[in-house]
Amino acid sequence: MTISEIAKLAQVSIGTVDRVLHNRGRVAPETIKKVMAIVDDYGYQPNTYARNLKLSKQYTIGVLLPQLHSEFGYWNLIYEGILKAAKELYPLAVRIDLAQFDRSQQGSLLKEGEALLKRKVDALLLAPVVPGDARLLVGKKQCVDYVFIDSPLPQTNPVSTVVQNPFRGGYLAGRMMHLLNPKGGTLLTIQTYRSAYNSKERARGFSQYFADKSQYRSYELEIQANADIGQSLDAFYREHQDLSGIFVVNDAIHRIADRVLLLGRKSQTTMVGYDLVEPNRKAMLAGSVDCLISQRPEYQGYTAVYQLYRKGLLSQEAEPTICVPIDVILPENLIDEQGWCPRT
Amino acid sequence: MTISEIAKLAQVSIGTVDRVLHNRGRVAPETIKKVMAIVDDYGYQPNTYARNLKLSKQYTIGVLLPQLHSEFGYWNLIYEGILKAAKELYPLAVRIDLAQFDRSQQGSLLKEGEALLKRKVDALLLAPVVPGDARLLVGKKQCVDYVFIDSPLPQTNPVSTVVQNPFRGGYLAGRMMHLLNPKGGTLLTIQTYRSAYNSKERARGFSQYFADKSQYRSYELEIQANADIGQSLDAFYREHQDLSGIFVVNDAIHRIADRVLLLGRKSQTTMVGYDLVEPNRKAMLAGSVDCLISQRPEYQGYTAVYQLYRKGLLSQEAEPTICVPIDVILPENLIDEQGWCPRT
DNA sequence: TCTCTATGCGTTTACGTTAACGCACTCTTT
DNA sequence: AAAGAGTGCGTTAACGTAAACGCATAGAGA
Repeated sequence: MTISEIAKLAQVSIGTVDRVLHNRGRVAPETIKKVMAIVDDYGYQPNTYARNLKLSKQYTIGVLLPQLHSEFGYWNLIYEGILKAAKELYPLAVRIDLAQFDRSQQGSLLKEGEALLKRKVDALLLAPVVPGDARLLVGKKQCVDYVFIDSPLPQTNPVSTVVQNPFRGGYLAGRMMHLLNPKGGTLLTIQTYRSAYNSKERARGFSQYFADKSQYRSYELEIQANADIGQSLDAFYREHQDLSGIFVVNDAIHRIADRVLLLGRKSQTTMVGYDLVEPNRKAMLAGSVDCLISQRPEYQGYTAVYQLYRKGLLSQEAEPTICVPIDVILPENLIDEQGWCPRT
Repeated sequence: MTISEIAKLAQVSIGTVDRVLHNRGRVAPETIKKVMAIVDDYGYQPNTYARNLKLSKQYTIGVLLPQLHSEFGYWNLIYEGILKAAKELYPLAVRIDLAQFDRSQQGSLLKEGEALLKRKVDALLLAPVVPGDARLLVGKKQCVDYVFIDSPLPQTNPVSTVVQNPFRGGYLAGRMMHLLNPKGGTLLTIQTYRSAYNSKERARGFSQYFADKSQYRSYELEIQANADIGQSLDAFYREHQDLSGIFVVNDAIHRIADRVLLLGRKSQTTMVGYDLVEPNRKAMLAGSVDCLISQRPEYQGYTAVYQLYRKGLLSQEAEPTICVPIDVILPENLIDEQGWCPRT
């Protein structure tokens, strides 16, 4: 079905059909009915190639993430997925415009986001890790289509939200802790200030897992990013001689693991954490980290770009929520230089 | 850069540029040089939308899989991924043409494959589970681009191969068995006749994991598809009172698990198997299966379609091998009705 | 000398969609 | 009554590529 076939069937010109299809007015109501009947009957779908050729527009996706090299490269993993998608979609006129913000600074997200909008992006891909700022940004009336990545932002209207269920991630982390450290004892959950929502939910899931397991006692510790971890950790070990497992709710686990190693406590402590950033990979290879939960950051970035592309250039409807599977990473399935491929 | 800009720069017509670009001859060698210099200098990339509009061709991918409803729906999971990709790519003129073969019947793959080729598909997506047939098929000179899925086929030249490393999968299964059943004892690996390559590698990886663990003793059992599992299993239990774990190298684990349950042996036996087909999901929910390794069949199908699409319609080069991550599935991260999404 | 063929190259059409433009007509407003 | 605004609709020119077509010119064979 093409527009001219419809025109022929409806005995009008293609211009009229076009006006009907795009609600551009200046068409008699009766004609609209006639045309729409045919469109519906024959199930007309516009030809994507012809449409995009004619429009010949670049589709620029503004990407708004925390500093790529902050947080041990976590955001850079996301960005790698974004770049992979962008490379694949290059011939389809999709472009990326990156802006980075300082997540520790109120207003930085908003400022960079506004700058992006001024640069006339067609869509926005952002990590709403500063909820107040993000809400102001997407609330602006000149704001384009947007997707969220890494965490959701309730009471907004994104094209799609690409996230992992942090509660279930924490719960699974609990299960792995249980498997790796079946004897019981004291467990410590360590949070840092960051990404409040995800962190809290993970901690909640973890403690939920142990709620009915009386051989474990659970403690929580909040640590400032720059604080001296060693001292408070040492103090905790002295107070709780039976500390047998530490769960860190984010990618900072390798830093804790280093300390545990220095304090000579590794052999008594099972270490479970989050995210396969490079320092964590190294720590796992070195044996100071036992298990990681991955939220597939590359996949998140990759998928988010495709969602916007499908909405913007193919006019397909996006999935409102895409939940990333929760991966368990042990030394045995740690990706190596050859990736997951068979060794030849 | 467009073809007419090149023409202007080279002071020739667009027809000449086109002839150069497509090696259609009838161009003076000197002119060819002049045009190619400009093409290289400015890095001309044809406009995908214009090209495909002009060609206005349907790109049909022939899909050649074992009966979708054989093997407890495993192939249907793959097909679901294929359909998802096809749906997304529908506006980009990608179509699917499915053919199913009987993997237990020599020649069936070849026959169905030839029928597909006769139906003028532009590419082939196949599971080379009958290596002899598959080799004959892709060796035919009228054969189009093809990708393999599920298992590789050496000494052929596919656009891409989408697989999981079975050895490492088996190895990881070993690790999970070790975690879930740390006390040691007798382990049994069960194979059936199917998918020889994957099965054997998985069994090899599993036994490799336990190679240096003296508290375990490993046995292997080969079972015919239609054989009475119960009897041989019962016999094995009588002979090995300390049987503490069973690893089934494929999706048939729920059938073994049912038997174990019937024999009243579940409490002494940890069950590890493969693939999240529906009966296995049920078995895990019921507690008769403890751990599954997933090879992400939907993802395999989905990815394979995209590889062909990128090669055929975007002329991008495909990745020769795509290795699917090895997923660990425990009751705690078993996907439920809400998928992985937060419960609201 | 007169076809015939081959070569090099420009012209043109088509793909399907979009949207500007313009024509003919009607209804207001002054 | 003349000017202006609004309505319904057809026409047409792009967008960039692919490929058929056709026009010169040159050299070969009759």
